[in-house]
This record gives sequence, C-alpha cells and structure tokens, in this order.
Amino acid sequence: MTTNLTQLKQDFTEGLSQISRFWGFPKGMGAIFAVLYISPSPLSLDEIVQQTGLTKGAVSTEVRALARLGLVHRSSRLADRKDYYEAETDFYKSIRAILKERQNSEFDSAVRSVRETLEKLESGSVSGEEAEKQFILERVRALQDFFDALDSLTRAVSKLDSLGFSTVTKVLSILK
Amino acid sequence: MTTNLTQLKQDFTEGLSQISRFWGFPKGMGAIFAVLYISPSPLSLDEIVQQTGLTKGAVSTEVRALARLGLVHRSSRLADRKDYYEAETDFYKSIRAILKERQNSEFDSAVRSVRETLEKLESGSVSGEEAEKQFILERVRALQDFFDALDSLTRAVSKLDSLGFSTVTKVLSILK
DNA sequence: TAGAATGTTTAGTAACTACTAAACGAAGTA
DNA sequence: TACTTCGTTTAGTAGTTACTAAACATTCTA
Repeated sequence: MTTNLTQLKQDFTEGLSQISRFWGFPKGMGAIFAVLYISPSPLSLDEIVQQTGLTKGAVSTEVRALARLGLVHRSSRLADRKDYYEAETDFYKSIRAILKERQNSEFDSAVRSVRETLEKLESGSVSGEEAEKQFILERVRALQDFFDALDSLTRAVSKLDSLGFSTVTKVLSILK
Repeated sequence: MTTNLTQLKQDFTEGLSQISRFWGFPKGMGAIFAVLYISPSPLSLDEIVQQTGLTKGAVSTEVRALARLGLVHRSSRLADRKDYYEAETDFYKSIRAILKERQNSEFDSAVRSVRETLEKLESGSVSGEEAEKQFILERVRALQDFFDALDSLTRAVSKLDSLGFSTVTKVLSILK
C-alpha cells in the first residue's frame, strides 16, 4: 500500500497543528511552521497561503509571531519585492528564544509576587497571629524552592545545544 | 510598614491564580489551590467558596480536576457529611501525575502521527519524487529526534523526587 | 415524611481567541 | 500618473472557555 506524497505532507501538517495547539499556540502557527519545515526552499507569503488554506492576513500576523520566537526566518531576495520565509531547524536555539521571551512576561511578575510574599513574611513586617504566620512562611518557602528548582532546570536546559541536550537526557534516563 | 495577614493571603492567591492561567489552567484552579495550600487545616467546600469568592458549582468541578492531577486530596471525617480538601505539598509527585495524565491525551496521538509519517517515509511506501522524499525524510527524522529527547527528559524528571531533582538542577547549572 | 445540609449537574453568559474578509498602505512598474 | 503587486491592519465572527445562577440529587435529621 503506497501513500501519496501530497497526502503525507498534509498529515504531517495536521499533526504539527495539533501539537501547536496543545502547547498553547494557534494551530495555524503549527501548520505554517510545518509547510515551511518540509519545504526544500523558502516560501513566499502567498505560497504559504496556498499551502495552508489560511488567509493572507492570518499568515501575515502569525508568521511574524513565529519569527519573534525564532522558529522561522524572514529573508528577501534582490530585485524581488516578496518576502521569503524558512523554518529554523535548530530547535534548541528556538527553545532558548521562547524561554527568553517568556521571562519578560506576566508569568515572571506573578512568580515575583510570590517571592515578595515570602520576603514580607521573612522580614517580620506582617501583622497577625504568630503560629499561622509561621505555618504560611514554611509553605510559601517550599513553593519558592520548587519554583527556583524549575527555573534553574529550564535555564540549564536552554543553555544546552543539540549535542549537550541529548547527552544529558541519556544520562538522566540511565538514572532510571 | 507592616502588612495585614489577610492582605498577604490575598496577594498570594492572586499570584498563584496568574501562574495557573499561564500554565493553561483556569485561574480559579490556582486560587483554590492557593487557599488550600496556606491553610493549616483541610477546608470544606463552603469554606473554599467563601475564601475564593467563586460559586459552589465552580469549586465543585475544579476541585475535582485538582484532585485528578493529584494537587489536592479529598478526605472526609467520621460523622461529618462534609468533604474536606487539602493541598498536596510534594510538587514532584504532582508533576508525575500531570505528565502521566498528558500521556493519554491527544497530544501523544499527534506526536504519534509524526512518527507514522516518518515510518512511512522510511519503509519506502510513499510515491513521489525521490529527492524531495529524501529531503523531507531527513527533516522529519530530526524533528522526531527532538521529540524523543524532550520525551526522555520529561520522563527522567518525572521519576525524580525532591532530593534528586534539586541535585540534577545543581549539576546542570554547573554545566554552565 | 418533611426539611435541611451538602455536593453535582446543567443552562446560560461574558470574555477571549483564532480566524476571515476586506479595506488600506506602500512601493514598484507601465 | 494610474495600475499592479505585495504586505499589514481592521472590523467582524464563529467557536471556545471559565465562570454564575439555579435546578437537582443525595443523605442525614427532626
């Protein structure tokens, strides 16, 4: 039983769309990345439109978002007014960019607010019943430790390149 | 300048709400977890309602979701018809549960579809131009390797307990 | 058995998101 | 200058989500 190559591409695109949505990105983003990723040459905006079935407007905005994440690169050719887009193939590089992007986001400000809670409790500048304050202090501190651990993990991972990454995962999987 | 303890609790709850939303969960979920987490004793549904400002219905459904993720535990007391809820304090345990939950999700089926694409290409059962097939094969294989690396990383992390986790992150951060 | 206490389910809603269609802008070309 | 060609922006929409309010189910108690 043989499969049509065009069909195969569509299946792949569909798969990446779902994955994209699962990771909290629009599914159109996944589709655009997919067609760029399996294209041997950079594609123009209209070619992406044609291959994804999205409209120009959608592709225009989402391709920019992808570029901000470092997942695609925009280029232009001399004496050609079109822009061309191609996929980044070094995913580890992209991870770095994504994590960096998220650092300035409201997420970090939320994490910071937990840290502030902790600091207020530690500095003794909170009025209230002593036993309860002590209890909350310990809990919040444990949570903060957890966040710190997660943070240093992602920092470490984001600093690894393809080679180092796979080495570490192998080591970790041996750890059982 | 001293802070009111009640105010502090509210700030903490607000912070966790935002973090929850950032991670793709309802913000109410974060609020519920927060009030349970800093409560010295298990709370009844109505107490959660009162402390979060959510309605009974919302708390009822979301507390169940939290329990499914292993982030809260439901208990009941003899000769008391109320249910009581308390927060799980071992986050690493919860991570395990969350990752496990996600494994059966549609995410995995999407990842599987990428693997199928790869397998079809490798088995030679795809019709089409040879050079293009070869190109796509290499690209999809690289993507699959990346997914595998991510997968083994999360598997490894999910197997660690609090102690092992922090050890690994320390090692990783020394790696530069 | 009626009534109260507790938790669940359901119907509806407000806000958000990812899009489409189409107007618009900018910049080359006849 | 008018006419394309390409990309962006905007207004509107269908679908989703996280909730509220209220009906409902269950189980204990008087």
